[in-house]
Amino acid sequence: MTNLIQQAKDQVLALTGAAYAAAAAAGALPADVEVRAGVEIPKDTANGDYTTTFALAAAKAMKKNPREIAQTLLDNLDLSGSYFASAEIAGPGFLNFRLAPAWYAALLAAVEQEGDAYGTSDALAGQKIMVEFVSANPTGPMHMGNARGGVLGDTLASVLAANGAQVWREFYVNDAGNQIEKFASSLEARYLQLILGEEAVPFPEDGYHGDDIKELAQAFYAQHGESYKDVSREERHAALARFGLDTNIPKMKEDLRRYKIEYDQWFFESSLHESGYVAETVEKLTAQGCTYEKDGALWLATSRLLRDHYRQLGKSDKEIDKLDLKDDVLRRANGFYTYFAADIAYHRNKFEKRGFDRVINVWGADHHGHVARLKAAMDALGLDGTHRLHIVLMQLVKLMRDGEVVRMSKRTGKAISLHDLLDEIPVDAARWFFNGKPDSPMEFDLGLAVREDSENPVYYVQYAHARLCNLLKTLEAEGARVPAAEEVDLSLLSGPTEQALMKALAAYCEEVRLAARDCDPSHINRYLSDLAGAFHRFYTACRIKGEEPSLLSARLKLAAATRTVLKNGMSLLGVAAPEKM
RNA sequence: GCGCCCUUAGCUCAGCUGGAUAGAGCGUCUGGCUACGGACCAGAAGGCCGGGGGUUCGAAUCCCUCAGGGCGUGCCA
Repeated sequence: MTNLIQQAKDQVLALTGAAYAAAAAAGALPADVEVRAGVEIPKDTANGDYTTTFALAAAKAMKKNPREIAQTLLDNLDLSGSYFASAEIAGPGFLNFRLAPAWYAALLAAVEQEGDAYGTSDALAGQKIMVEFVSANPTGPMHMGNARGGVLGDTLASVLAANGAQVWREFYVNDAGNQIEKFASSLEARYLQLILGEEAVPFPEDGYHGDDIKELAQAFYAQHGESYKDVSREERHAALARFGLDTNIPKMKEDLRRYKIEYDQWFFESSLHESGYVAETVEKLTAQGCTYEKDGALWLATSRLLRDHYRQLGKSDKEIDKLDLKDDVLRRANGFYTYFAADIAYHRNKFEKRGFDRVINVWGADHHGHVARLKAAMDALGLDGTHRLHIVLMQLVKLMRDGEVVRMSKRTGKAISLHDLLDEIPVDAARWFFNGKPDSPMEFDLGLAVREDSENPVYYVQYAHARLCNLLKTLEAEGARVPAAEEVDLSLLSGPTEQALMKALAAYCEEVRLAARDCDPSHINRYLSDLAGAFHRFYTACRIKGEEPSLLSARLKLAAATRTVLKNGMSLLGVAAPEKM
């Protein structure tokens, strides 16, 4: 709740604003100039702890030299009662502020008071948000791309919850449509091959070739023998598909649970068809005048809907004309609904039936062509998909082994599955590694990932935590006690590594906010690496054990606060915070 | 062709609403514990931020353009 960085920035703006008002009142600066000043944290602390570009931003409008403006502001600046001890002018006209002990004291107090909740906020309070992620086809095992999407979706959900949102995790099971038919045909071929011999039964050209299909057929045969040999094709397909899904889906759940991912709901596409909701949704679109019939199929006038959608986003008609907008089929000539139709119904269900304020979908980048038209379809249903539906596109994972690209196709059966991956590398390492910036492509080298050494940054962070736990335990065994924040003499924590560490602790709240803003939980990974580094440097530079009591006490407090924040961050990522390694 | 994403150190990547001398990890080289965990720390080397224009006090960041790579552009899902 207490974001000390935000408070410090706000204060810098308020202090500069007050200085400007005072200067203007005294006639030292032109009055009523609108200044869009920024506050930043300089990379180099030689330039202060906070800096404002007020004078630079104001120079043009005031027709004055920025350094001159900065000097006038400085003359009118009153720091009493603030978080700052001093301010100075530097460079072309930066106004640099230096923190006073009061700020550090407020930080330690905030961590102490908020504990496990330190870093959370109520920024998204009252918002009901669904995060739908992975949603892998249940026709085969999950792969590396799902590993990435799983971590991204799960940690994003956690990050949104930390910002106060009411979050729902969902897996959409595509247990209907063409691919299930393909799945059934593939199983059927393998099943009949078991009975009649491989030569006697041709394998469908577009079937799934993986070994998992053969194994499923064998299991089915073991259970049912030849009893499905002579039944109708429809009956055999239905039984095989049912069997395949009933075998695969529990396995997927198990793999994901092992990956520390638990869903609030597994939502079945088939339920939308069975309840008539897909048909009803298409009828609704027809009633809105958004559909037409052509070549025996029912089409959605997507190109027109997209035009409205892009206009809302501020694109000009000229820009839109350049785009190659096409309409889409909702119901095929054979009477079956398309995946797109079901997807529209599914998202209508999320908004209209279940009342989510926002829906976030984590998709692979290969689906980006569907983003705009799904939003446009939601708009047509009056659900404002343009603003309420957010798609996080995640670039695909390129799997490498010994410098060579490994294909991830399910058809070849050569893919490394999530299951196999988790057999090879620890869950914590996998969850850490796959949490990269969503829109950057990721290269995953199997040879590297199996290594459990210092090359893997997760150990660096976990080691910091384990080291802290051990340190605190050792000192407490010797009778030391972590003091209350107000007992700490902050003048004793004036070393560069101590101050850097306290600033790092304050940054956590900011990173939790940014992670939610950008839908990018990997902010937290980078932050934790930085925090662990700040701690290791502090630990090397400053002894605690054996120091005189007030210093020992102050540093112990800092160590305890660091442990709290490290633990909070790791817990947010679903990575273990071990007490020993 | 059109659309989206990417291009920063040898490798993997940071860089918040444009800010001061572009950062970190790994790898390489050199140092550091009879003291709280050396899975650590300190230092060095390594860069026309893909190329070229533009916007301005100031650009890795914004705009235009070119090049390279990935993905998409189904009565598939």
